[in-house]
Amino acid sequence: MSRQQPVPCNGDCTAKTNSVFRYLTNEEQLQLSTDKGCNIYKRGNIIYREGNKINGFYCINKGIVKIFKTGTEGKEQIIRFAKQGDIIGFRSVLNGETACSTTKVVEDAILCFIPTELLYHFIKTNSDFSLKLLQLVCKELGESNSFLTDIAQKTVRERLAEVLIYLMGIFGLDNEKNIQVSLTREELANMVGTATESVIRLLSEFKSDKLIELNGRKIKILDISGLNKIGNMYK
Amino acid sequence: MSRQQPVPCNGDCTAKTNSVFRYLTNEEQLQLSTDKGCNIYKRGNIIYREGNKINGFYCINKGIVKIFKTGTEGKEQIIRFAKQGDIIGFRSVLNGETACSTTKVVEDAILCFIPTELLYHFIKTNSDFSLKLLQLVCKELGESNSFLTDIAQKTVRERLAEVLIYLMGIFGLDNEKNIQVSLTREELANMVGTATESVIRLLSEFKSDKLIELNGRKIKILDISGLNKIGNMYK
DNA sequence: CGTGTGATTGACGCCTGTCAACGTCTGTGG
DNA sequence: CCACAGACGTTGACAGGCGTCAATCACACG
Repeated sequence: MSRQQPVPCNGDCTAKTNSVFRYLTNEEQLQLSTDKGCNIYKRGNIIYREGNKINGFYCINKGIVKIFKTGTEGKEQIIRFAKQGDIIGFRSVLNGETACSTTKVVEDAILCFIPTELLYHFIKTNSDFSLKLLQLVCKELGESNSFLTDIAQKTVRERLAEVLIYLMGIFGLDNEKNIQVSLTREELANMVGTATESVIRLLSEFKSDKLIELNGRKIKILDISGLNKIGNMYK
Repeated sequence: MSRQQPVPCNGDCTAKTNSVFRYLTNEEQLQLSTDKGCNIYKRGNIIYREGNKINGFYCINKGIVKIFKTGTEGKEQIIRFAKQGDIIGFRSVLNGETACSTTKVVEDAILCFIPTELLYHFIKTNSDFSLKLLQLVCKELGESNSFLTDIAQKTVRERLAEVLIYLMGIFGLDNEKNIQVSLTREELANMVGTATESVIRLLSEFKSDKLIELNGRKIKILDISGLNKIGNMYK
């Protein structure tokens, strides 16, 4: 399925300093380095699939992945994106359930795999780490609830503007103000929760309104406050 | 604002045995009993409001509350309901943020208030409790993500059927098969994420289709598998 | 008995999903 | 080097689900 290649993870693995693992003690970090595995994944690779039993979780060292659930008609609903320093799969691991979402590589990635037992060990012995992890999950829960409310109440137009702002916040802009991520129109639609055609039409409207510029999958942000206004980001 | 009345919380407070607090040691439970406060709230009372700074969280001893976010047009989006043994407000407390949702009493309730410091203390010293709390939050996160996907992809009709099943699961049926919770049509709509009128029309469709019976706010469930089918609950 | 809140019904129209056709680009194989 | 397939992007037509507005009814309460 996923044709990842094992790579030796050197001591500079960013998981240690950028992720929730920075709250581990030196000794624990050493243990982490020893026990974890590191793999390269290419765009399109699937890390794990909804329903899979996973016996560990992943920390993203490099690259971008999307986490989505598959709806009734087989349509993807993207829950979030994850990038360097983010962890994925911990929800299922902690609850001892099968994965409730699928994770797929959007931009070539290097992922560290951390076995379940190690996570439990850290939680048992390092309360500081537990707290930070708890806060991380709570943060995600808050975002999920906000997103839920938006999808339930905002129009597609508003949500698309919001998603552009969201993507800008996560991936940033390059020096030409392009959002630094390359997504298909379909992926955008699966994030917004709408049809691909609707995204295309609205994007070209935004373009006519001088809010953005389009060049293939590159989206250049011209008018942030305009997008914010359309997305009702103030309340 | 909320006209709650302080009540002495006797030793039988269900918070101890029904909630995540059952993973505390005897000693810690004693400490909990000493430090927590207990109040009675009436239907309509607001426990805390979006944007409030709360310096503790609540465990529901009795009654039902709804947790909702307020959308752009002031419309409520109900995130979940909480009943005996559930805890509310912990997300904001743990992240040290102001509340990101409002909590309002649906059925007269008794709530225990647990100060922030005590929660932190328990997390620091009791890793078993931490883990259970973590699992609780993860469970909620999973539910929120599922709900998100449903709202994004299912029709209002499907979602209403799903919500009825959800409410049945949480509150159960009385011996006449009525869902044991009394919600206004508007509250149902705010859960489904639609207009009140749509809920009314669809409910009467369900009634014509012999799936349910209506008697004021009482909803009698006649055909569970029919509702499951409409709600696409299998996949 | 007036007032207010909630429930219901009807009319109307727009947003948005679906279907279909076509254009564009890239990689592959002959 | 060209033909072709396949994935992706775009545009147009169309229908219908669902939100909005307005009027009316039902019921409880002071």
